[in-house]
Amino acid sequence: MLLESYLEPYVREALDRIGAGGLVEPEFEVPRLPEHGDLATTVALQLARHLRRPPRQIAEELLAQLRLPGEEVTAEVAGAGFLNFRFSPTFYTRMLARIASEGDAYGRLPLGAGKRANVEYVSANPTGPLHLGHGRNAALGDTIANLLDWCGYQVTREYYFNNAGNQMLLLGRSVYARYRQLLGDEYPFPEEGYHGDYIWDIARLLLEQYGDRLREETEEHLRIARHTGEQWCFERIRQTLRRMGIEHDVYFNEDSLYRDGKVAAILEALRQRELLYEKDGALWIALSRFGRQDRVLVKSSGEGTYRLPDIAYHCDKLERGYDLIVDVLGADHIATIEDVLTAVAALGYDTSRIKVVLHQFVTLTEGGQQVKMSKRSGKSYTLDELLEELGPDVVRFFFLMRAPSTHLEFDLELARQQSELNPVFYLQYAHARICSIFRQARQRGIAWREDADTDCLRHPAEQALIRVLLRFPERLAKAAQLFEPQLLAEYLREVAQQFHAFYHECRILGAETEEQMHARFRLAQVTRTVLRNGLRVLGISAPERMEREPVTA
RNA sequence: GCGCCCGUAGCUCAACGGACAGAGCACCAGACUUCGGAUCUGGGGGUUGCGGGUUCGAAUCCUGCCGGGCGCGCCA
Repeated sequence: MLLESYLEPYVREALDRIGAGGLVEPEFEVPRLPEHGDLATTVALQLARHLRRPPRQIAEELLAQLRLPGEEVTAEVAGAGFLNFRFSPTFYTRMLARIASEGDAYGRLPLGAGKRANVEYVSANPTGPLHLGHGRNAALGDTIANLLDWCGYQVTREYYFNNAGNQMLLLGRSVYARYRQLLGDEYPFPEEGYHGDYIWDIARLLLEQYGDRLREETEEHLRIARHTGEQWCFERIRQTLRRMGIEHDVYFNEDSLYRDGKVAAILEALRQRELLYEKDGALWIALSRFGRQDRVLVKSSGEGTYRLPDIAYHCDKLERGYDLIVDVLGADHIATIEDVLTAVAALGYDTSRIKVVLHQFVTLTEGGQQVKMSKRSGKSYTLDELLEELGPDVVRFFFLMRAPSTHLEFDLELARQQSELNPVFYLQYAHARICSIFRQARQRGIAWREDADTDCLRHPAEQALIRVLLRFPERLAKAAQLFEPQLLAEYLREVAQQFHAFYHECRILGAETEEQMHARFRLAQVTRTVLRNGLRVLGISAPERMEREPVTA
């Protein structure tokens, strides 16, 4: 971003000079091969269409009209008509000094300054513990929120839940059944009830608090069972999320949409637009008018289907004035969210402010075999079990490693490795290593200078590292714009890689001159900042030292 | 049957429509008596599922097949 914005005006100027201004937007890319320079533009190739002339010829003309300042950057024509730019080593060392002066704020961007964003994620109903899919959703949503925060947005993290529907009634009945069974009664377990062991835990809690006073099956006693179950599940969910470093700002209760009359208002608005009709005693929404299927909004029993409050919820979020609304949802919501957004748009709202991030499912594997059940509990893996076994850093990183749109294979065996195989440690190790160098320096009584001249950093490894560090803001912005955290994870791997390579090539404490040592300190410091900031966005700790687990061979 | 996602090295995955399709793991061969070897350097490995199309250029866009996943309820 820094480098692109530096070159852009010059390229624009050259385009004007050859009479091609406004025909194409100058865009840049980082060539794969180093021989192709540091940055390249394909404007000439794109212009070939408009000007009906060979691209290479256009590139030559552009080059002739390019008025680059001084010798810090050079350009050449290559290949089919690429314009390749190369920055001088001095240019890079100066840029390093510039980003070093930004300190811990390096990477923060003003893209969303003054704007408000709402990110909704997890949103599991309080009927039981969180599972793997929730974990991916949680890690994604939280990281997207972090990304937007770093881009300058004022971010609200929101959790939408329903504690009023059938699911909750079933939870209450399941708990009550277990409670009665604990009392020794022959009490039937509800069909399709929740079979998890945690229901027993809640029942025991009920027994502790109420003794046998709930024995008589009444509405009130069932309500108590349900309420206790809800409280317990919600507390457990929040605890699990806290272990992952997640805390929401707003817990939005679906039921409040009914209480506040928002659902009724939506129905009225839909009716006015003649989008509702009755059939078989139910109230339908005519989505077929927008190329979709009609759906029931109010059942013949008088209850709303989940789509109804969902529509009201999205309208409510829009009315709260957010510039950007992000829904993080599992792949099973693909069809329904489209319905909801279609309805919201039909009501005249600007749904372009709503971005839906759909993520595919997670499969747990071990040694290439799919794992369905936890060995310990015999039930399907809960997020808690995963966190306990692997720790939050590994869990978050694995959930963030892949693009949301792809199926995620979570390799338990690899995740358990406390070794070089585990990609998380590769990043954390680079950070710990830098911290270790600074510890060493302190021990040896070396105080490094904040203002050291960086001009001597001419080694290829040093230059390569600087080049990577300069890309941080751009890569962060891209991850935020596309809602794809794995881009940042991949970038950090590149940073760590370049640093490790530099570390092997160039000694810091054993540098040839004082000047060189201090310059390398600055380089290491910026690297540490980038790693720390990047890991923070991913919600992963940046340890100052790492203890290797005792080898158990 | 319809909708969405995916198909790239032995495995897991990258690659704003750009130049010779790249990483990690696995496999093979190497590297500091000095800053942490959880590191680094090198090597072999590919008809990008298959066929058409769009264009200066396609793993990427369109289209038809094949294969896998997920949805398609007056459940959420």
